[in-house]
Amino acid sequence: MARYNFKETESKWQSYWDQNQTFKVTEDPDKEKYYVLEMFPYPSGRIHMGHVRNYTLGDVVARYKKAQGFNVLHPMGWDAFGLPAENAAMDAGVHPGQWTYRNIEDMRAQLKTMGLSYDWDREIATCDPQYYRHEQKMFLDFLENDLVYRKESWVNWDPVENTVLANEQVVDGCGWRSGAPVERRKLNQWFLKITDYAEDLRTALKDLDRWPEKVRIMQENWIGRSEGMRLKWQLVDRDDSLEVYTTRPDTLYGASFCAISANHPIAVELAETNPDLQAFIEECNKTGTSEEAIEKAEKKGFDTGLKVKHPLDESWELPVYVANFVLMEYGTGAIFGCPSGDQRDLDFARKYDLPVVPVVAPADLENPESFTIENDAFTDDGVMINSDFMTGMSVAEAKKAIFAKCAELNIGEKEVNYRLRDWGVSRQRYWGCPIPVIHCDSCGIVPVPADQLPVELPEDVDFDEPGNPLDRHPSWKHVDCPCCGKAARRETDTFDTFFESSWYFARYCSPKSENGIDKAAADYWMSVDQYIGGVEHAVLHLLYSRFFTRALKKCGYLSAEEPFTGLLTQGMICHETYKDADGNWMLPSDAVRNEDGQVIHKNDGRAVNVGPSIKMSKSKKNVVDPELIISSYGADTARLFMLSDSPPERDLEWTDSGVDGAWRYLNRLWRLITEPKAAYPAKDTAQPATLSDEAQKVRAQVHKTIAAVTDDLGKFHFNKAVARLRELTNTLGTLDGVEGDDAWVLREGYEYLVRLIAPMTPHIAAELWAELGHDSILCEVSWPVADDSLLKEDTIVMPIQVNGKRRDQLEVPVNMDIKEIEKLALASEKVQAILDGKPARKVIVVPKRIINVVA
RNA sequence: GCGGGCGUGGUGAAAUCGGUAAACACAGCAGACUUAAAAUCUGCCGACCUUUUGGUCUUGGCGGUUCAAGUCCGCCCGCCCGCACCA
Repeated sequence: MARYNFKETESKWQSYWDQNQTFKVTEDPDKEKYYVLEMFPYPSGRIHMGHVRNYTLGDVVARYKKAQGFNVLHPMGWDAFGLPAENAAMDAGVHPGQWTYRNIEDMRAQLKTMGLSYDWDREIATCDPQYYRHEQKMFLDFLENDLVYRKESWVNWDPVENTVLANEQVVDGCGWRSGAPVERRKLNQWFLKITDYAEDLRTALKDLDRWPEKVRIMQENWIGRSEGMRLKWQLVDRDDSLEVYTTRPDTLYGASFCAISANHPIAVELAETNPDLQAFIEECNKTGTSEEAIEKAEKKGFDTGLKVKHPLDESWELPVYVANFVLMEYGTGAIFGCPSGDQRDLDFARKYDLPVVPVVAPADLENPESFTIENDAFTDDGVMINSDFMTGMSVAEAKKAIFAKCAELNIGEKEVNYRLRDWGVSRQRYWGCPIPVIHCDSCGIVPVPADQLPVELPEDVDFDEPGNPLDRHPSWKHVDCPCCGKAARRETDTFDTFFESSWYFARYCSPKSENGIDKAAADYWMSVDQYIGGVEHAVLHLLYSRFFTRALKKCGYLSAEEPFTGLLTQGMICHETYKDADGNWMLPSDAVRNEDGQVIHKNDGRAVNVGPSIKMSKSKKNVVDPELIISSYGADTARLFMLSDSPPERDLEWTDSGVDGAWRYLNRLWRLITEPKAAYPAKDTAQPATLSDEAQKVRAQVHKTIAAVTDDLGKFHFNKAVARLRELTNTLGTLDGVEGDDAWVLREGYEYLVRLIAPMTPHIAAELWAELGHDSILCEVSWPVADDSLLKEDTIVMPIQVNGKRRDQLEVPVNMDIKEIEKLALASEKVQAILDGKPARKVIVVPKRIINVVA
């Protein structure tokens, strides 16, 4: 019995597809396009199982759509800028570029063994000047179109390394390398005006109906629209007033203080003459930017001594505090505190002994006026109390009333705020796209003229000392001002790497175009019909890309508004974890089972502690190397396993036995088709005039499977499609060895089976197609269509329930009259036995489904 | 704290619209083939009662709606994810 030789077959078809450019595409106005894209990888050096799953899913979609006649764009490239390359430069002394391109070579070779249907001619690497020069041009266009501005902003500063840290480089408030406490520093940085599009990005979410609900909700929350009002509070003994933003103007009569941010202009002004306040502000600024630090920080305030007048009562004066929890970046940087209606304000009031006046009471209280607040603020809807003209109203009514009142008195107006901040794109890094501007002492900030692009990164840099190598490069940053010709300096910051990934999908449409994005090509291919990747990019990457697409449209690059009209977020790959006798994490490949079924270390035989299955990660060592799996089982087996058992959006449990199962199935398929117990008819044999009932039934199943798998693949229910195909294989297997006319059904069944499984396991399918005698190339063969006449049933089995419990079943013609079915059901012996002579109270017949007799 | 999701056999999972719960696998058990093993093939495989036939129970828990609930509603428990001083 010959085993299926996957090595030979897989490399044969991979080189065939390669040499014949099977998956090369161009715009074709006569064909409907389909753009399928998987999130491009960071070239870390080796692919991991997450990649294998991601690209398998995309490849199934691409091959399936191609078979359905679509002109399929399916490209791949490299998200090649980023910190790891600089770390490698520091640790191993290799240039980031060299390191990156070597990794790309390695990973491309690995990907090619998976048999993915990419148009490799469209491959891009974002660190290539031929890529990022267009990005620099886009930035200049953004400048012209008022989508960019510069402002001072906080960064994480490592005082030992003298360098700026990315958020992920701050661990427990300290620099990851130096371990020194991180400080906040202000730097002038570039920002993209994503907030200009906040409302559009939010409302357009409802049209992304092929996105997971979960991702849309996450984006909606991230954008964080809030409707409130801006209120003026006159400062006592001063000419100016304090502007406060609130979403609860209805609680205005419960106010007991105002609080401003440590960076509020009034706070800064007062600090000039108040050293204690100065010290307090400094303390606030020292608090790290990490979430953890913010969470743990105690709510603290500093009484400025200033007073404000209540907007609705001249005689009511309230104190003004500087508080560490008020953010300058949100609203007006100032709030009013209503302790009875907000837990944080209540805590603050208790701490500084401020009044607590309840203004909303639970609606069901008999005597709401007597409602008091103890330790918990009341934040629900209810009835207004102690609130002058609003007393007795609901919260919603009170809001309306106060809006009207404030408008009338001209002390405040409605305002919509967003949690979303503008996108800071400056990074003090070497391995990124240089920001194409020049700083001139006379002319200020001057964009690099378009004909001088790209601004390329210098090659001769060293990473021996901390800080940005661009900044200390001896010559790179020194240029003449394009305006006045005097000596000037280049910007040494580079773009956030989310910049590159915000338009790469558009570049794939015309990867070699001199214009960056060829409008005609992009108009043909965009938007991406199906985007596939990890849910970890649900907010940032996907939101930035949505914004960028709008910005590019504004600048005339694109017609599309949304980059991705369909989105599939795949689950993680999980694996059991193992610890050796000394408590160290172990690779799964080092854990083996002995005769007694115990898990031991394969080297020293000592007992291994088996832990729960969690996301594969290098730190826990619970990883399986795809290269090893592909070299020992083949790409088809790996792909099939990825698609079996679990739906794509759910986590997938990696098990050796599961991989084994996939491998065994492919071998079985191979044997059934290439070594049948009795020969089935040759290709193109005419259908026999008659078939046995059994063969007819099998034929019906073949065509039902075509319909079901087509439907499943269309809905990304790959695990169900696999189950259907296995079911069909089992059925065809029972017919193996049959002779005479019925054997014709075997050939028909195998041919369809091979065509249906082709998107999932393309190599073995291509080979079996040839084995079945075909000269055509399976990738070029169109998707099968089921024979409708075989999908219809003449008779149907209907279960009979009595009081909702299944008691019997009935085989009836499909279109039998309901009355007739009812009669037959009541005639059933089992039903009669339960009715015990009494008449049925009611009989419910659901056509083609079920009969329920109510006793 | 806020928002979202999930909970089905020993395991991964199926179950269009509320209509036969557990398809398809993995693991396990038994048998065939084999000197033996592997591979392969066949059968069994939610729990309990029953010799079989069959019956009773079963989708995290409790209640509700319905002729009928894994599916809809309410409350509770557990797990996972996202956001989190956002005024």
